[in-house]
Amino acid sequence: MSTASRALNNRGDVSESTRRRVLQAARELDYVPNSLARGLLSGRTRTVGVIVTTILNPFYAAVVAGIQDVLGAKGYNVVLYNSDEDQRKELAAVEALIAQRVDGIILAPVQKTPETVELLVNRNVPFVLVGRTILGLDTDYVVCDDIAAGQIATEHLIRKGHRQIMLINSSRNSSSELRYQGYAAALRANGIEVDSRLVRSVVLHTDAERAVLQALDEGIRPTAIFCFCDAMALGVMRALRARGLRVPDDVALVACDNLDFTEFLEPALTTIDVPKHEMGVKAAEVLLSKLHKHKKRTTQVVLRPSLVARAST
Amino acid sequence: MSTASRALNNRGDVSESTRRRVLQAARELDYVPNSLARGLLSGRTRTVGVIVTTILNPFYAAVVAGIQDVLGAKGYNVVLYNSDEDQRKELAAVEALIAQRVDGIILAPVQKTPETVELLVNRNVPFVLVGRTILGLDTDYVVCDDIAAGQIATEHLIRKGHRQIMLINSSRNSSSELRYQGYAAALRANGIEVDSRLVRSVVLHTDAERAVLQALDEGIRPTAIFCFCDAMALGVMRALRARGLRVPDDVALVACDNLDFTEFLEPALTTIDVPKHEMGVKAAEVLLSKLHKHKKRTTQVVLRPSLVARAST
DNA sequence: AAGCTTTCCGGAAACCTTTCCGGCGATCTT
DNA sequence: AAGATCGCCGGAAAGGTTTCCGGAAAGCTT
Repeated sequence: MSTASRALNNRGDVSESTRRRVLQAARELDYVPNSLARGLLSGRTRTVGVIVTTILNPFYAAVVAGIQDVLGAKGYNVVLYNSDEDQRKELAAVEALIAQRVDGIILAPVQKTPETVELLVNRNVPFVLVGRTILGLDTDYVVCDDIAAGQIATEHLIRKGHRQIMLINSSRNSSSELRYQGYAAALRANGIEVDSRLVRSVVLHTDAERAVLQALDEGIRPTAIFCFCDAMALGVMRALRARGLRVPDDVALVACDNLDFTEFLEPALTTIDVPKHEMGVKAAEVLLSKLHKHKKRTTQVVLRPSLVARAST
Repeated sequence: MSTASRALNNRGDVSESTRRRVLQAARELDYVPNSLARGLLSGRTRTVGVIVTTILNPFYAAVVAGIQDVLGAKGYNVVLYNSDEDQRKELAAVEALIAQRVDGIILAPVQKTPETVELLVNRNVPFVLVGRTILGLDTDYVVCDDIAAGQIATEHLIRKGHRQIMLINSSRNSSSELRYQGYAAALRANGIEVDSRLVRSVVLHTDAERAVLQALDEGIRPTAIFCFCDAMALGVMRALRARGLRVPDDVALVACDNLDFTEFLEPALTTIDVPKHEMGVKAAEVLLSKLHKHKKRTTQVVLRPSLVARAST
């Protein structure tokens, strides 16, 4: 057994002739080493758990693709879980991953409480947050500079001459809070007051349409709208059409994420490109460096968003 | 050790008082059972491998979500691989999954050769194909009725009075071949000849735009287009706009898949709804029944597509 | 009171792999 | 030629869990 093991793993202490005999026998028997036994012995499984809110969101699909590109190339397996923004599901996923003895976890955390992250810290499981952070916790993370995203979008609109700029935001998570800050900062830097009636938060993406209709029907007349994400922009565009407002002539529109379909909308949507794939890549790289170099200090990666100007502004 | 095991698994042969003591100790020690050891002993890992071409395609994202909904509820883990339409990557993924001793595999196979599927058969790994089949192989699979999809789309256009109906198809895979058959069958059933100049196949989704431009510039003037999938329809719409043709007034357009964004396009896209999520659900259910009931006979599930009529026709 | 049943517990093996270490024969050194 | 070195091989343990089985103690039967 030990000789066979050495032969199969090129460990030396095996004569060339026996090595060949072992390899031949392995082929004949369709031998595939058992990762479970290997993992049990070594304590390492070459498996990483990934938890996102839902893979149905193309944003996270891109992040996961980036993660897989890096980890797959290094021979790591990816176990995928969806939290559906549900704290309990997230916790259950982490427990399952710990039971599986994954080497590490990449997590887009649900925002309510830091419970899950604390569990990871307590159990000493290497992990990296992606896309979202838990405020006030010193962890590894990879995010986009959401303040900059808000600023870039808002400044773009201001440069186009707009001063009545509505913000359709997502309900509070780390990104939406920061994008609001960027929005507000850009307004103030240009001598424009933040008008709270122009700022709306919605829980579900599908509520964006209703929020805009409601605002318009209250008599509010923005000349431009900055919208938290592309998915919400679809509803915003529909609401504007429903009230006979043309984009960009009557209302300019800029969103965020730069999902694939935005380019093909009519009018093509101006949006802030968030480097989704790269966020996945970086998160995987940070995790790998934790796994291999046993780094103790935490790493924070903040990626720059960029404006993609199209016809909607 | 054995008493503790029985206590933790509610196996009986443990007095109530010791059971409580064991559970208490487990809590104090943050005990989490080791799935590797368990799997090594039992030969079952409660893990299923899923291989799709790419999770970036929202179609497969929906399928994967359906799979996870079912398997997650039964306490199964999902290990995800992307093949990127690459035969070798697909094969490598299967080998890795076998090494991990997954209980089963759900696979949207790359089309070139049946090599991967034969490997699964030889190794006696339970598996279910989803979305695509390997012609001439008796396997479990879950697909949409692609002939019906082609028929429904084409008949819809015919009922709207169209006779010059162009087909922008994907290059050969099991779905595109069948959708073509449905298209041709619907035409013939209505006394219309299949005009081969009206049928174009493209390899990449992004080539659809070019194919339409080329056809138009050849002087071909369809009054309607049936397009293999929603993603390609984006390019088709852009090509039509570029040549000053309005949808649906000059050219009607119907696509296939019913991805989320189609509803929000201008004009909203008529498309054939393919029950993506349900395909994942069914595939997971078929696999589970193979795992638990040791069924020998294969199961084929063919789901019905349905027309979603919107403004583009 | 002797024998039986019942309840509960713990020892041991097995799952598959890798690594450490000792051993054996052959070759080299002086 | 005796001792040291080298190349190669195989035994044994370990990793964490579950299951089978035997045993001890207590309760029951007649």
